[in-house]
Amino acid sequence: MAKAKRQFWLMKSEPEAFSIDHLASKPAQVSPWDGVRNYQARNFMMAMAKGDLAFFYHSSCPEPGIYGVVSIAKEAYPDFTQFDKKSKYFDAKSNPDQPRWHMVDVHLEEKWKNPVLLSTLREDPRVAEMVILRRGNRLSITPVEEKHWRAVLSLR
DNA sequence: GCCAACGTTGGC
DNA sequence: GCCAACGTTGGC
Repeated sequence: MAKAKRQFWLMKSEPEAFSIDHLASKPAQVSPWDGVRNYQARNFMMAMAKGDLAFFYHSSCPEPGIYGVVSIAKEAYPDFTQFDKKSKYFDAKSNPDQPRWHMVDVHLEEKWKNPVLLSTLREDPRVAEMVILRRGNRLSITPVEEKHWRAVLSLR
């Protein structure tokens, strides 16, 4: 059985909700990536394999951009916050026998000294086709092509 | 199945 | 705070 090729992703979060520093402060620097409530984003998470790598993107903040790299530490499993009535991610329509929302665990690999800001990405024609840069894109989880992954790394 | 209304996202 | 873009909902 051939080993599946490693996939690359981008995961977006508002730093006020969950930042790369929050992740850095967790035991073993591992945390569930909870609260995804969009089917397309969920489907991408369910396609993730342990060991895949993802950019950690901060949105809705003074300097939106990529702040580091995480790895997938645990593959998709039901997001417990959907059943927690006190959580803002509670979903009354989700059935515990068939959970609607899933999450993965991420492990902090690198927090960059110099983040690659959105303004920088927009100036580089090599990454112009990245999903995150496309007009109107709002998906919180997107796949990243390997050539784009390498281009971003070169901008650190 | 269509589509208007509404809510959310996210850069600026 | 503004507003364009998009996803979801619900009436028909």
